[in-house]
Amino acid sequence: MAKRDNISSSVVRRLPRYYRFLRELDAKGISRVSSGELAKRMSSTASQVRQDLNCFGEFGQQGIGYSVAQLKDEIAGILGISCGYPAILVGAGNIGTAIANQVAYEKRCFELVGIFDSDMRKVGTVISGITVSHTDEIERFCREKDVVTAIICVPKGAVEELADRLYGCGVRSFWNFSHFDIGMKYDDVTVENVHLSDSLMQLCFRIKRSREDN
Amino acid sequence: MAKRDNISSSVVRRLPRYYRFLRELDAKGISRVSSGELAKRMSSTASQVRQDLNCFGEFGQQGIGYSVAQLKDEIAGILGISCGYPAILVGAGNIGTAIANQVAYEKRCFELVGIFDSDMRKVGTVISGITVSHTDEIERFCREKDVVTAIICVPKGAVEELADRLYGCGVRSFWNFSHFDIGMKYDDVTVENVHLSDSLMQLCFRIKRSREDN
DNA sequence: TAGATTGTTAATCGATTAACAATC
DNA sequence: TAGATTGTTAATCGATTAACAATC
Repeated sequence: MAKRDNISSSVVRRLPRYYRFLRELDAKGISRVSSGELAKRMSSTASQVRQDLNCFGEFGQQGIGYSVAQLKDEIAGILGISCGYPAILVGAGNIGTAIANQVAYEKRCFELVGIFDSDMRKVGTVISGITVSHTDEIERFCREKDVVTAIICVPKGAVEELADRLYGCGVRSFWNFSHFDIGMKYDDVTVENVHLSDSLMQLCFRIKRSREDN
Repeated sequence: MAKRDNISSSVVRRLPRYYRFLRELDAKGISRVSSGELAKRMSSTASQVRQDLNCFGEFGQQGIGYSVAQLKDEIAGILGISCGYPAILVGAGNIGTAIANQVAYEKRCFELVGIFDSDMRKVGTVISGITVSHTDEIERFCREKDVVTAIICVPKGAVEELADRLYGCGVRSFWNFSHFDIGMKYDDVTVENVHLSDSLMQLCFRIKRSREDN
């Protein structure tokens, strides 16, 4: 993890995929892998793989390839997978519940420490071991725990005010499932938007195009 | 919608965002917009916006700008938003339920016509107006309806076999929420992968990096 | 030694940005 | 007419690919 400086967003997008594939290989008991094999799996080129990895250091052995276990751990380190940043989730609807379970299950990058909803019927219910609190509690909660990340699963209309409140509590990173684009407003926040409807529209477009081509 | 030829994947990724923003402007009753204003909202440049739109046609008026309503409709047409491709969803767990509701609610690109699960306890329950069927019914169902797209919300281990079955039924496009990479196997399928854990890892990486920079 | 494969530099390709004539 | 803003071509920038010496 030596080099760094300016890592392009395309490399960042590929890192988790490298990690996933290496974990799979590791689980299968495969101990060595070449840039060519990695490339094949990534629908990429050997050059690309070597270039990507060289952003962070020299992990391979000339003539031999890469050690699967070592490279996996290196990339885990680069991604910061064991950081366990304290995170809260706001909005315990369908998506919120699904995501809460996912995050609690992964347990790597983030530790889910609280779930909030403005609906009193949700307050008190338990999702993946965590009792849902009312959104009024957010400020107090964030002051107590050192919440780093907020997972936003509330309807679009409620997001802007919520984001402002969370920002006020010191939260500077967001995993955003709403249609509202957080991060336009503040320039010191890290936002990962998951716009499912964008994804759906892209699929729609690509289906349409593939049908036109025939 | 005249020009076309080779549209880059970066343009495709931006199209839904243009659409979302135009819909917002339209809802606000704003009738004209310039490439500069669009760019600001897209965190992009006026050049980029004009270049993007010119892949598909000439939608603006020199000296004036673009008509919001017209451009919105043009992009809707380009994306194929009103196609309503018949889609089924497989895997009625947390994420499946959330996605089913989302798709049923949007009702634009796809029309959800069936939901399937292998768990008998789920079979017979109703999700957003659709009764869940057993996965054994998939083949018969696909033969009857002309299912275009399958939304995959089953655990990783079950995906490969499922994808093969669906491919056998003529399904050639997938919205994939599992960790398994569909599409490595067949080259005539359109796959939109939503790898939530990749998204999470990217966020983790970017948080880590922003903290190191301080 | 011969074969394989890395790290790294150079070449190519594509995407973004700048510039500007056309025109409302 | 002057100002604004498009469509489009040219210039720049960055990302991908190719090439090759180093070395296991």
